[in-house]
Formats: sequence, C-alpha cells, structure tokens
Amino acid sequence: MNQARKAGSGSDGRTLKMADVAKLLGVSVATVSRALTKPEQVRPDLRERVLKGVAEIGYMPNTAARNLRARKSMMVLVVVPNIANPFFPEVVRGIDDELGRNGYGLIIGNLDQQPEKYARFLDIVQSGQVDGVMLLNGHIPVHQGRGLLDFDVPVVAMCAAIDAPIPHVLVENALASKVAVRHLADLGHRRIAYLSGPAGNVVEIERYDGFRVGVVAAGLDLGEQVYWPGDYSLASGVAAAKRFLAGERKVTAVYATSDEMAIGFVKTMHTAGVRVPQDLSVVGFDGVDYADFCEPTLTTLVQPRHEIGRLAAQRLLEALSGKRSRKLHIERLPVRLLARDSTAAVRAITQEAGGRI
Amino acid sequence: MNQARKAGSGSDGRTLKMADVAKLLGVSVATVSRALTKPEQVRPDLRERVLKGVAEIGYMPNTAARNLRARKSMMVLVVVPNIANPFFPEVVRGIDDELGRNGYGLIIGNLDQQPEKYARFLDIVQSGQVDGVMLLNGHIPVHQGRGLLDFDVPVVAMCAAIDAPIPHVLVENALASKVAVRHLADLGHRRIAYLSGPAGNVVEIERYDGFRVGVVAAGLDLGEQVYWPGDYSLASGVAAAKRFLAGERKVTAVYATSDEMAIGFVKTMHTAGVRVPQDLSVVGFDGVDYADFCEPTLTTLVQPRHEIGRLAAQRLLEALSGKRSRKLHIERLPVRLLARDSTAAVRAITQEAGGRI
DNA sequence: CTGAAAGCGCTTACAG
DNA sequence: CTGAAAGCGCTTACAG
Repeated sequence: MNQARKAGSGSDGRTLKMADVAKLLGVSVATVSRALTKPEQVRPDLRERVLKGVAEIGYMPNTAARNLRARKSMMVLVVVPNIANPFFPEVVRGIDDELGRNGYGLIIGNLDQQPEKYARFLDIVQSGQVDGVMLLNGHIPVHQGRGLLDFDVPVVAMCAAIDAPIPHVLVENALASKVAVRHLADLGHRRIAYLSGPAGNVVEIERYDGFRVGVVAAGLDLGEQVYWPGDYSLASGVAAAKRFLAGERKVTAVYATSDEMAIGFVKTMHTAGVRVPQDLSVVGFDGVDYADFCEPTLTTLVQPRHEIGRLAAQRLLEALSGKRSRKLHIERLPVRLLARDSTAAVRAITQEAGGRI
Repeated sequence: MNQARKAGSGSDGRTLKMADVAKLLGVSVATVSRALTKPEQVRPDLRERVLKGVAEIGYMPNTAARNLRARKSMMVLVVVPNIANPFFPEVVRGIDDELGRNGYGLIIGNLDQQPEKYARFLDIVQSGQVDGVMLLNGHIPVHQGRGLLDFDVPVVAMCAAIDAPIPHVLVENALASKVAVRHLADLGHRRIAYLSGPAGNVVEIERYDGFRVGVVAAGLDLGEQVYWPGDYSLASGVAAAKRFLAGERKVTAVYATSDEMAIGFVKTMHTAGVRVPQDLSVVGFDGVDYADFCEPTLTTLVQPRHEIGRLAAQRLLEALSGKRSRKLHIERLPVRLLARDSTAAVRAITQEAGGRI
C-alpha cells in the first residue's frame, strides 16, 4: 500500500467526525468543538493540545452540521447584474477581501439580465444558505409575491441605489459630473453632449443633476448643452454615435456616463472618420481596465471599485453582528478624474489635426 | 398590523419547518419530503395536494439540514486563476448554465495569483461544502501536505491541462497555431515572432509545437522564425514590444498566444510609432471581448468559452452521478480564427503605409 | 473549565 | 404507497 492516506480520514477511509477526534484525544466532543469555535472557553493547555491534535489529524468540521446547529451559514449572497461587465469583478474582490478576513464566503448571483433568476436568489436566502445579501443590481429581488425584504437577513446596496431602507455605499455621482464638465470647460469646450444612463435610475439622476450644476458653475450656457439617452451599454454608445453622425454636429465634447458607452461611441466615430480627440473630446465613467487599452486611451472618472466593495462588506458585517439594523444610510466615496488621451483642448485640436503620428 | 407576513413563516414569525407543513397538510413529514425530492414515490393525487400546499405556504426546506442528512451539498467549487481576466467569466457562465439546470450551485474560488488560497479551497472541499471541483487554473490545489486528490470528490480540468488522471476539456491548441501561421503566411509573411505562454505550461507546449508544424506546413523557414518568451499577461506583451523595439526588427508579424499579450504589444508599438497592421501584423489568442474594442481590432483565435464551460460541467455531472471515475480523458474543442484589422498583407501594407484615415 | 445530552431540520431505511 | 423513527455531525444550554 503506497497510496497516501486520505487527509482527515480514518484507517477505514471514512471521513473523521468530531467524535472520532475527541476519542483519539481523550476529551469530550464539547471540548473539541469549543477549542475550535470558542477557544477562550477552554483552558490554555488543553486548548493547545486539542488544536495540535486536530491539526495533526487533519480534521475539518462538517459545514452542514455546523450550519444546521448554529443556525448560520457564514455565507453571503452577492447579486451582480452582469459578471461579464468588467466593472464588477474588482468590486467583488473588495467584498471578498473584507468578508473573507472575517470567515465569510461568497455566493455570487449573476443576474445576467434575467429577472427570473430572482426566484433562485430568494430560494437561496429562504433556505438559509446565506446570512446576508449584497445588492449591486439596483433592485430588491422580488418574485411572485415574495420579496427579499420579507426575510430576516441583513441587506446592503452598493454601486446602484435602491428605494428601500437599507445601508448604501455609493459614489459622489453629482460631484463627478461637475468634475467632468469642469475638465472639458477648462479645455475650452462650450457645448457638451451628456450621454445618459437608464432613465429613472437614481444614479443617472444624480449624474445628470451634477452635469447641469457643473455647466452653470463653469459658466457655460445650459441651453446649448445636449442630452442623449443611453443605458450604460456599449450598444447605446454605438447608437448615440450613429445619431450624432446623422444629425447636426453642434458639440465638441461628449460626457458618457459609462466607459462602455464611451468606447462604443469612440469606435463608431473612428469608423466614420471622426477623430477623437482631434475632432471631439470624450470623457467616460467607471475607470474599467480596458479604458486604458483602447485608442485613444479614455479620459474617465475612476470609481474606487475595490473600496466600494470593502466598505459595503464592512457595513454588512456590522449588520450581521447586530450593530446596525435595516435603515437607510447612504455613504459616498469620491470619484477621481483620470485625464488620458480622449480629451484635448478645443483650439489646439483643430490646428494639430492630423499632425500626430 | 399592515405589515406583510414574512414568506414561509408562521404567525409567530418563526420560519416554518417541514414538520409544520406536514401538520398543516395532515400528512407525515416523510410524505412532504418525498413529494419534494422523490415525487415519483408519492401517489399522484397526494403529491399534487402536498406540492400545492407547499407552494401556497411558501415553504422552502432548510439547506443545511438537507445537506447534512443527504450527505451532499449540490454545490461545486470552481477554481479560477483570476476572475478579473475577461477570459473567464464567459467560461463560468457556461458552467453555471449546465450546472444550474441540474440543480447545482457554484462557489467561485478566485485564486488571484495567491497560492495560499489553496488552503481555503481545500477546507471547502474537506468540510463537505461542495460535491465536486472544476479547475481552470492548471494546477491541483495543494497545501501543506494536503492535496485536492486526497479527497473523494470528482474533479475536472479545463482551459489548462493538469498532470493528473482526471477528465480534461481543452481546445485544439496545436491546430490553432497552425491556422494562425497559415493565415499570416497567406498574407505573405515569411518571418513570424512567436510570443509564448509560460514555459513548461502544457498548453503553451502544444501551441508552440503547432506553431513549428504550421511553419513547416506553410513552407516557411523554421530557422527564420523567432521565439519570444511571455506569460500570457499584458505586461509580458509590453516587455516583448520593448525588446523588439530595442533590437533588430526582422519579423513582419507576431503571433501572441493570448489577447492580453497582443494588446499590450500593440499598444506599446503604437506609442513608439510602429503601426499595426501597416508595419507589423499581430494575431492574438482567446477572443476576449475587448479584442474588438482596441485599435486596430485584433485578429484572434476565438476559444468557445461558453461551450468549454458547458462541456466540462457535463463531464463533472457524469462523475457526480457515478458514470465516470477519475481517469485521464482529454476532449478538445475547436478554435476559430477571427480575422480583423490587426493583420494585413505584407506588400500592400508597405505601399499603403500612412494611406489610411 | 469540562462533559453528557438534547436537538438543529431534514432524509431514508424499515415496517406496515 | 405511507408513516414512525433513527440519525446525519455538529453546538450549546445545562449540570457539575
């Protein structure tokens, strides 16, 4: 027999349970359990002996049994609108860092634009598989009369606001828009198109409001700015570009409220022979990685994605430990303008056109 | 009291358990359990009555209790090297589609280049939290003497080969390289640089082997081709570009074995004033989304990411149902060349240089 | 501080 | 086909 013994299993190959470990160490099951979960309740010398024995044996408690008895799962459900959107993974990493440090695991619920998935998320909550929920999707999961808030779990929202009395971690959307307008105005732009997010979306409302405030603050004429409808998607950026190309071209700059839209817009412009930033300056929003791969590299408003996740996870942990209940509590993180190559001064642009490369 | 009653809870607010439901419906707990998990064992009329009652009450069985008793979790661990790499989310979606259809959930283990995370993954397996494991990371998780294969769970590998007797779902790497070389040779390129993956990596070996076979098959001189070391990362593409710029420039085309490397390479070239495809053609590998956002859009070998995930999940399901045991079994999916703007004919290029835009 | 025992909420032989 | 009962592997009052 040169086959290695299975880790944490007896000579009969069966997985060891706590009773086996207790017998092996000559203590009670309760003592093993306490040494593992409430070490301060066991006398130091005994505790060390048990812990050392457990490590040597390679024992690991059964999660289902522990969860059943302790009535908690040490798992959190993270609802993401679309995991393929490059914005979210970094937020999830922030969540994972903070939650993992505290012993919690993640179940990622990828909504994938399929609202019928809400049913499964609610099942996960109702069946006790998670102790808390983090919503990045802007909505309370609801399905056939059942709603997430009907269950007794802590919930926090992030990235997108939700009309419910729960803690939120958002960014300074209005301020970010002001900064974008200021950046463009400083470059001499007087007429800017605002490429919007989905109508009715709270984040969108904040950004548009900030845009108008920024326009006034920069001394531009509100009546000369243009509003283009969009929905954050690449496709809506492409659509906006096509409408722009087909109509009068009064603006010299575009402020797109997502990088995806900005990139779809720029690509379509280039295909049509309109150059960015020579003919048109473009500002994006989010700071996704590929905003630095495209050409020109995209000037954008960088959201602190990791920090958003980390802070929201912290708020959930507070709720899990009973320190915080369900009530509206909005925190805002700052957004940073990262000026790259998609924005340039209005006049210099016209002169230098074609002078590059 | 206009507060809605909590779903699946009694008038006292306590969560309903199966015994409560059974009493409410006037049947035994066993019957409720069977109606839910083994409906064919219950007489149709009774079954319907129970199922209807369960739905009306809004009852959902406790997962921990079910897992403990049934000795399974209906969860699968998916080990991903780096979830922020845009290649993986689509593979994970393929897995999720197939596994979800069969009632399994996913725990995503993001390795994030931190091998110490293997310890946590092993804990997840050893504590019975998952029934199977899918490895996209090219390695068997090992930590301090414990190894994944020491546990009695089905394991399948995908995307990257692993030196262990388990099912694999890979792509036609060698063939893909041949196709890339053929594409470049058809455009008139005679000297190609091969930008490699990590040395020793089985997938890399296959791709390089296919490259050499393709060179010979296309009638090119093996001795005139160039090998550049890389590791699939954006940074290694940038590094290769810098070395290329600093040395003799003998090649007219580059075959990068990842899109990340290709994009890093092209960006660095452009910054230095070398144009793609006018001065140099570039082929990538993977078919990530942003290969279509960069400029020029990247000619690349598209991997069937969703299908890789789906097929591998299917193999795991077979193993979970006992139809398949742990043994080496490699399946290969085809890779498709998607010709875009980063490759062009050698002669036409030189003539047209600068003629664009 | 430690141990014996109850019990978390299910599933599944077993008996009828 | 249905039900009564054992038991999955832990944690946690409770007693000492």
